[in-house]
Amino acid sequence: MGISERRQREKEKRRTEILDAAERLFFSRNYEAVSMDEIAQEVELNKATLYLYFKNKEALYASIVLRGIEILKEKYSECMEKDVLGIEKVTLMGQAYYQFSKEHPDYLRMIHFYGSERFSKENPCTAEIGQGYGTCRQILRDAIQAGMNDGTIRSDIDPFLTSMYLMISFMNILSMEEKWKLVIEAEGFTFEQFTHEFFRFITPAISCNNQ
Amino acid sequence: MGISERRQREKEKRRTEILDAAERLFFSRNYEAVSMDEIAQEVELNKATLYLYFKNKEALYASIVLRGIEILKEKYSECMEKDVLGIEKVTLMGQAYYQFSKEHPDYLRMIHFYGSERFSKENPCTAEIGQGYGTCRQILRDAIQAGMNDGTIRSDIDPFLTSMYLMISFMNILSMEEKWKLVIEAEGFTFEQFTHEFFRFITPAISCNNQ
DNA sequence: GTTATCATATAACTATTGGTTACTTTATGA
DNA sequence: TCATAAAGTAACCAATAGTTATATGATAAC
Repeated sequence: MGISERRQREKEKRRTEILDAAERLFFSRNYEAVSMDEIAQEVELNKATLYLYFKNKEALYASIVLRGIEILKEKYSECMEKDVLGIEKVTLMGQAYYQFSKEHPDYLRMIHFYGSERFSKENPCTAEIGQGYGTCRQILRDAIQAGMNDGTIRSDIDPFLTSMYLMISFMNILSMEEKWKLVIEAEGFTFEQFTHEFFRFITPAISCNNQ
Repeated sequence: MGISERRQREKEKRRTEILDAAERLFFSRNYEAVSMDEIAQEVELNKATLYLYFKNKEALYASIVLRGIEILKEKYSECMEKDVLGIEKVTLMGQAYYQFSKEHPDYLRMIHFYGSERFSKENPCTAEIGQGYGTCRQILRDAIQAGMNDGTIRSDIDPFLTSMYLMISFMNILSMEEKWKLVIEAEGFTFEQFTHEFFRFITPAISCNNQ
């Protein structure tokens, strides 16, 4: 059955072409500023064709968001595999998030925006994205649990909750909107200082002080 | 000149009527789901009339956001006036934010969404909102500075940066999207536990441990 | 080799929206 | 009573997400 396989491959390839074209546009402009017609033009297809591959604009956007989440997941997994103390794993994951924000600022921006009220939870991709991002958070939670076990992380707060707090903090510190970055600069700080100092700020909220 | 004053009052009153109508709709549905035609219907005016009072939809939305920010500013000011130690002032402001999120969840939601990339920084209201929210943050920073002076808050991180970290954290913990709240509930926590534990989580990041 | 079938692709369309314009109504002030 | 300016409106425009009826072209069956 080589033929139907080839067709499957070609369909997948076309889907990827659409995603690539849409990604280029969504990376350069925000969601509302990119139209389906434009994306169709970019990939040299008719707009209606896009709807054969994606349910709607949200779903197309979400599929690109998923690409970003996969990359983050990969980074988190690598941190978890390191043979170090729990607190260090958490630190590594913080650094991984930072690194991700440097290497893929547009993916981060898109993930962040997808979390906003703009996107309905009815969208079928929302579950998948929630699950993907959730996987990252679970890896972080496991690291926190490991840290509690080896005594490097305070154990008076539930590891799930702690992982939520950290994920939300990382996300919102690192994916800060351009317009608010100006506030930081107006106070004489670079964005690098802003993020770097954050990690120093948050550390006592995690680490164990018993001894 | 009583007549022109009356006209001014009437114009202001109409503006308020429009804002009230728009608020009712924006409180019940999200930004994209509310149309200018609907708002016009709600306030029993022609759509074009709205544009006599507000530059565009963004500006109308922003004016409602400003209402919310004023309330928050008021709460923060009250906290600052209390004659307590710096760390307690900060705690009070955290509680004030929490209280605000309980009393005005829709204002909080709107403020939060206004911070997203959906809204251009070109909008004239963005500056005003930034300034208003900035005022809240400055009050918090002053409280942090007071805490550093009286030795209750760690002084190895810049008070401006600390105030930024806290404001961002408060905002994003408290204005969590419904779809992500489900994750918390799925783990067996209520949203109240989630927020309450956050304050316990973050405290060591602020307080001084020198003695 | 011809024809039926099915997936892929498209041109043309619809409905809705934010925003504008040209015109009308209404109140004021001389 | 009439000119003027403000407030309000109906009708319109342009752009956009999404749909439909139709065409194309490769494959499988005869």
